[in-house]
Amino acid sequence: MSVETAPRRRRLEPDARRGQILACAVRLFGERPYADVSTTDVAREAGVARGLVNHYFGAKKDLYLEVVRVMVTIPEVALERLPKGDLRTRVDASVTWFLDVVSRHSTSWLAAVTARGMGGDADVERVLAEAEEVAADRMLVAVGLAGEAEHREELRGMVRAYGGLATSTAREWLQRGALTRAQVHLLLTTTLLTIVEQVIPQVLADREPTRPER
Amino acid sequence: MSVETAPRRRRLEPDARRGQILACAVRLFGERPYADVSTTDVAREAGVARGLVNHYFGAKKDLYLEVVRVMVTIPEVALERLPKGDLRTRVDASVTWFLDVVSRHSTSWLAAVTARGMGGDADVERVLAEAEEVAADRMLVAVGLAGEAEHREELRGMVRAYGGLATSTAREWLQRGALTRAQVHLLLTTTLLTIVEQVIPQVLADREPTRPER
DNA sequence: CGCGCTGTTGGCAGCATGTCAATAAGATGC
DNA sequence: GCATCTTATTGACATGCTGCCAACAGCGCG
Repeated sequence: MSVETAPRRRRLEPDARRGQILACAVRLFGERPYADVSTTDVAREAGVARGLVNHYFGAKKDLYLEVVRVMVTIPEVALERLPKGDLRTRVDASVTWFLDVVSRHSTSWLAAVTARGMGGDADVERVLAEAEEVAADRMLVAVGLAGEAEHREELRGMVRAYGGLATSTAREWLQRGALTRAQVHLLLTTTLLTIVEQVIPQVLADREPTRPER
Repeated sequence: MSVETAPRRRRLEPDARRGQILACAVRLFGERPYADVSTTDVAREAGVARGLVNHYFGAKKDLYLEVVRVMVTIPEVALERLPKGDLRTRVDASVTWFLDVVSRHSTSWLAAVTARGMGGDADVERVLAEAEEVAADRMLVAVGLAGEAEHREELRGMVRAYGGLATSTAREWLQRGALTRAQVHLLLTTTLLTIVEQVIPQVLADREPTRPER
C-alpha cells in the first residue's frame, strides 16, 4: 500500500519547469537586490534542487538576464491603438500609456530599471540597451518620425535620452513620491513636444555628416 | 651589512594608505564591473595584503560605496562662477559646465552612474540619491528657483528628473557616440528652458497641496 | 514488465569574502 | 646605539556561494 501519493520528485515539461523557476526568480529579484538572492533561494522557492537552476539557465547571471528581459520588455500590445490626431494628441496618449504600464508593474519595473548594470556588467547593459532600442523605435513611430533615414541614429539617440527622462521622472513619482501623476504627465508631455518641435528640427537642419567630436 | 634596503613592509599613515587603496579601487571599478573586481585585485593593485582592504573599508560593498561617492560627487568649485546674465545665459553656462565635467572624468563617471544600484542594493541607491540631492539643489540655485518654499519638494523632484535626462543624454554622447556634443548641448539647454519657463509655472500655479495620487 | 530517455538530485572543488591573532615597522625614551 | 611600545600590516582560517558532474529515478514505450 502507498500512503505517499505525492512522489518526492515531480517531472515537468522543460518549458513548464523553466517557466516556473523564472517566475520565482522574477519575484525574488523584484523584491531583493541581486547579491541578496542566492540560487539556493530561487531553488527553494521553486521547490527544486539548486543544480536544476544552473541546468536550465546556466550561470546565475544568465538567470538574472532573463529576469531583467522579462521585466523591462514592455508588451507591444498598444501602439496601433494610438489616436490618429495631431502631434500633441499622440504625445499625450503615449505618455498616458507609458504611465499606465509602469504604474501597473511598478515594483518589478522599478527593480529592473534601477538594476542598471549591477555594477556595470556588460551583458545586463546589453539587455537594457536592446529594450531601449525597441522602445525608442516605437516612440519614433508614435511621434511620426520613423521615416527620417538621414539622421536616423541621432534621432534614436535623442529618443533614447528622452527615455532616461521618462525613467527618472517615473521614479520620482512611484518611488520617491515627490511628484504627482499629473505633474509627471505634464513634464513628460511638454518636454517631448519641445524635443520634437524645437530640438529635432535644428538637428535635421544640419546637413553636415556630424562626425562625433569630443 | 644589509643588502635589503627595502623592507618587505612599508608603514604608512592610515589616511595615506586609505587614500592609496581608494585610488586603486576607483581605477579598477572604473574599468571593470563590480562582480569582476575582487578585493584581491584591489589589494594586489595597491601592493598590500587583502586583509588590509577590509581593515580600512570593512566589507567590499563599503569600499564600493566610497568609490561611487568619490566618482559621483562633482566638485562644487564652479557655481559662483556662473554668469549673472538672464536665464538663458545661466542655463547655457550650466550645461557647458556639466558637459565639461563629465567628459573629463568620462570613464569613471559613466561607471558610477551606470552602476545604479548594482542590482538594486539599498545602500548604493542611497549614495546615488544623496548626490542627486545636492546636484538638484545647486541646479535650483543656478536657475534662480532656490527661494520657492511652497512647492520645494516638487521643484526638487522636477530637477532630479531632469538630472536623469542629463545622465542619459551624456551617455548617448560619451558611451554610444550617437550624438555630438553640440547636439547634447542643444537638447539639454532647450529642455531645461522649457521646464523652467513652461512646466514649473504651471506647477507653481496649483495652490492645491497636491497629495500623491496613483 | 523491462528498458531507455531525460528530468532531477546531491555532493564535490574552486573561489571570494570577513575575521582575527600574530608580526614587524617605525617612533620614543634612555 | 639599544630596548620598548604602539599600531599598521600580514597571513591563515572559517564560511558561504557558485558551477559542474556523475548517479538516481520518474515516465513513456516496446
